[in-house]
Amino acid sequence: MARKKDKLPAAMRRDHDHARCIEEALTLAAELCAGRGARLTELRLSVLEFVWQSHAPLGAYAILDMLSAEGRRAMPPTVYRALDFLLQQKLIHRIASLNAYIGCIDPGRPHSGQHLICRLCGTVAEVDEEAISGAIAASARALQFSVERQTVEVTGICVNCVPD
Amino acid sequence: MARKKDKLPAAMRRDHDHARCIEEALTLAAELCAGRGARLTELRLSVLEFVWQSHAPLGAYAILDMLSAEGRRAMPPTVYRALDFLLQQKLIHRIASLNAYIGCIDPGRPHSGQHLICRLCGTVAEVDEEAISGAIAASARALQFSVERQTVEVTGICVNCVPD
DNA sequence: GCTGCTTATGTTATATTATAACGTACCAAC
DNA sequence: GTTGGTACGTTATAATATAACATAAGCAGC
Repeated sequence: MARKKDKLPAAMRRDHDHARCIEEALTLAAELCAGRGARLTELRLSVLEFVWQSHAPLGAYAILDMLSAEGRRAMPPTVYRALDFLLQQKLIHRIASLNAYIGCIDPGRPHSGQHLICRLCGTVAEVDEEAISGAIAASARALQFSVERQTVEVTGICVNCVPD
Repeated sequence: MARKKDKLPAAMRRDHDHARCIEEALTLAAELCAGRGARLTELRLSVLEFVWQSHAPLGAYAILDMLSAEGRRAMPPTVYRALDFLLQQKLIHRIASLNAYIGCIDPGRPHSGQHLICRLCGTVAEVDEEAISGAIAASARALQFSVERQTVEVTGICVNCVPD
């Protein structure tokens, strides 16, 4: 039997090179912002880096604590403004059911990501399935509903947290 | 051209008999709770009725104000406990992206409803499309992710809020 | 280099949503 | 009428988010 985990997204592979995830995300963010004329300031970059420190979403106040730990004076609006910028640039997603924020795995391409949230380890894997977004779009169309944003958050147990 | 709105869910038909929505919801809730041995107390029933007063979701503190307006002494835990009960009984849904609560249109049948949220009028229509939940289930299965809960919230503009 | 404009950040205060912890009342079973 | 469980009351506080205004940093045009 083949090792099924080979095809899993990085978030769900405990052995993946996460330093590489971070590096790629930050590099890509810098490129995208430069191309858009958006200013990825030191603060915003720091926040993005914190968000990327794991594949579990981070709350605004956790980010605030991390900034404080780094010695930067920070209050809630500072964090929320940085998060707003990153959300606008589609560099992060907000996980509504957790009031928390996570790095977007594919910020260059427009997409309406779906998120699988492990209730046990907190890991969130982002997927982008046309079958899901298409089914939602079709259902909305039938009701003459004009879609602007899709929020799909699936809670459950990831492959690493169930007995093999 | 046929009147397309005929097939829309009640929430999206401004001319529907909403008193009937409320009455049916409350009657069904009473039956379900009786059958389950769950106590639908006066407080819980009041909260359910408030939630059903429109097809727009209601925040916990709005409910609190309504209880106060009725002369009942109430504090946040009172409301949240009633909401917890109604959620457990699947009589209402929580709309995570709005931190608000809305009546479930089909509490008798197990389902993972999807919600279409109009950004302009606030109306939320619940649908239950096998195509959507099935696509989510299939995607999760491919990642060996065990689904416990699906949150699908689609934000946009409903048919009543766009020019014809 | 200045000026003036725009954007970003700092700062104070407060709003909004939700829960912890403990006490009291009701109610049904024995 | 006691016991035990469930619901509700009450006080306090936690957690998340924003309003409003002040200051600073970057930058374009001169």
